[in-house]
Amino acid sequence: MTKKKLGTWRIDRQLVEQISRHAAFGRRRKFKKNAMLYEQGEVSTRFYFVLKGLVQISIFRADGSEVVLELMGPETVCGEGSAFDGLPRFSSAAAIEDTEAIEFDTSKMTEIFRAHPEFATSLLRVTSLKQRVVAIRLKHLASREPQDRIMELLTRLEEMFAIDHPKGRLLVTHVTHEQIATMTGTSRVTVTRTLQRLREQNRIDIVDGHILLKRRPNTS
Amino acid sequence: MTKKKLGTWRIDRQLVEQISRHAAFGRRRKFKKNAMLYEQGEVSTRFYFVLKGLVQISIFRADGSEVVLELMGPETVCGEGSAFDGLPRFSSAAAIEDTEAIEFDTSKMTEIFRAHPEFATSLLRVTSLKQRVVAIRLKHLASREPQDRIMELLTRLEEMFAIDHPKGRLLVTHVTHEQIATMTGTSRVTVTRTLQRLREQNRIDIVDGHILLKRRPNTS
DNA sequence: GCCATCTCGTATAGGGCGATACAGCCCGGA
DNA sequence: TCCGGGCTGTATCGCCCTATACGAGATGGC
Repeated sequence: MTKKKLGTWRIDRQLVEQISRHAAFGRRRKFKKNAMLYEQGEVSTRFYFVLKGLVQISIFRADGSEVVLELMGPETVCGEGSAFDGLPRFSSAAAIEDTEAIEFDTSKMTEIFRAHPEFATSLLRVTSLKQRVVAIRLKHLASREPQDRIMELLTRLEEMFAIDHPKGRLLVTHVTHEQIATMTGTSRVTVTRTLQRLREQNRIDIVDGHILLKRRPNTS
Repeated sequence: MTKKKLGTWRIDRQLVEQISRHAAFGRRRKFKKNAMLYEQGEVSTRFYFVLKGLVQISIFRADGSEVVLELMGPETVCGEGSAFDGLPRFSSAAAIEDTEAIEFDTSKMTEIFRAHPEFATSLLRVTSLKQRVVAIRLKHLASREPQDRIMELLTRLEEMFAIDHPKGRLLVTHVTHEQIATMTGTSRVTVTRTLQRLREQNRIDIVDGHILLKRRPNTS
């Protein structure tokens, strides 16, 4: 179990198959590490189904600071929001590893939907799932408590990237305190302190550099 | 200019027409004030296009506290997220005024899309727009500064519900400090103080109980 | 007209977070 | 092997937010 980098997002197998089945409507593209899939502000009808690699989705504030929304690994969809509503991209997507993806274009989609309505349903499921994840993040970010914000991230990572462990669930994703800080809108120091506190509260543990979420008798 | 209650959300005319055109696939329903359109946790394939009234969308935290996501007025869509992804509702929707809406059911949607692919495209635009709004809210909620959080809400309200005024834009929506507090995740006192500070900074003004966003020479 | 309720303004005390700085650790490269 | 950089753990300090409380003004019911 090396420190493999994974994303922060996953969709279920059935949905992945549905989308893969319609891959012929898009074209395969490769992105070198540090290349941009798309940039905040541009208008585009393209969206991506990631096959390999890792893509970081972030929003840049007016003052230049960055809010990392997600890390999208294989078998995830990104960029579909702005591709469908036709407004400027609200986020940027950068390949942080060499990445392969299928690029779809929404401009011909209506006609494709006529012959393949199930593809429309699949895409609606994708956008709905994203809406859900973002709304739930909102619920927790609405709290000003760093502990809430951080536990939300950890729980989300657990659902997607944890493996069973005698004491609970072990996150195979490796994230630094710094990354947690930018994803939760707190400072790096506070992340360190909060994780420390969670350890004292016996809610988490650190095993070989990975975070272990302990089985909790009382629900959070 | 009475204190008319309006929502916090609006979609463009073209999209409204597109959806109205397919109203026959749903059925008209009425909800009395305080009735629930749907409740957090339930599984349902129904979603709503509000025609009249006002619906409050909120998420309840484990400790019982409420985060108000949106106030949906006429010509808005709600509930489509959980209706399409098939997972339990992550939010509740309560009519806070007598409300009329068209209730759609996603279970037969794939077949409808075959004959009306443009309806699928419209719905994708709706979900995409929602994703956008929530993501942008996330960007601001990621900040712990109350001023960021509150200005974000005001700016959003401005785009949707402001009228021109010699000095800037006047919000016709009336919101109490308390409501702003629950929507931005701060305390009522802080809202009062922050609005005070914004007034001193000459960024806003209060006119007849309504908030006026002053024309700003330098963009925020 | 009177009182209850809601909203807004303001004060105080306490705590926790941000900024900053620094030390120890691990790991990879020269 | 040694060095440098990134990551983690702490410490200090100042500031601002939360909780709480109270009063004034507006509003609405009776």
